[in-house]
Amino acid sequence: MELARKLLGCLLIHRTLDGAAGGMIVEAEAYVGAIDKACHAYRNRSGRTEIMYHDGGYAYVYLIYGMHHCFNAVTGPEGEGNAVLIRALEPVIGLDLMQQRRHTKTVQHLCSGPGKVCQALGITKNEYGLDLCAADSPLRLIRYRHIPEALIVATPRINVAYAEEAAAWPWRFYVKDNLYVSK
DNA sequence: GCGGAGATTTCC
DNA sequence: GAAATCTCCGCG
Repeated sequence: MELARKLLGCLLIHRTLDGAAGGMIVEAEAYVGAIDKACHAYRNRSGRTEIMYHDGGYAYVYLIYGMHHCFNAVTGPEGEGNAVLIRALEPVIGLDLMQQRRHTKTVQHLCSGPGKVCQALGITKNEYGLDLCAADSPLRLIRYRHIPEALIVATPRINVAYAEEAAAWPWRFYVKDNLYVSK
């Protein structure tokens, strides 16, 4: 939660053979393995979720609904199963490349959703477990801009109605009035 | 080896 | 508002 808030304003960059693409994080959701029924790591340590139990700074990527990838930043500490889902970016780098990948020219729609972010940046499960802080990593998180507390809005998370009491927890954070936040 | 679940997107 | 569509996990 604290970390999800801090991630707003950071830059997420993916370098590939086609070039670099990335943007500033404007929307994120926190997931806590220990108590959160919406979290994949909630009483479910195995295969896909293993990386979430590691210390922070790694990428957790998974495929959902057979067609879309979602990107998460593991926040640690080790053994907890915590992660932050990146839901939206404000495009900054590699606009052409992202437009090509997303098959749209509308910059506003390039990264306004978890699946779109991965498609625009070319993130797949091949990027699972990458170190987000290492200087030589193709996928990196970089401090970019500080978002004033007054501009951060907290709401319940999206599409987790099944999580019972956890569904109402205000763990979705986004930048107020930013055009690139998902609806 | 099989069946179901799933943090979405897009188009009618 | 519904359909599209696939991988991983759990169980037999």
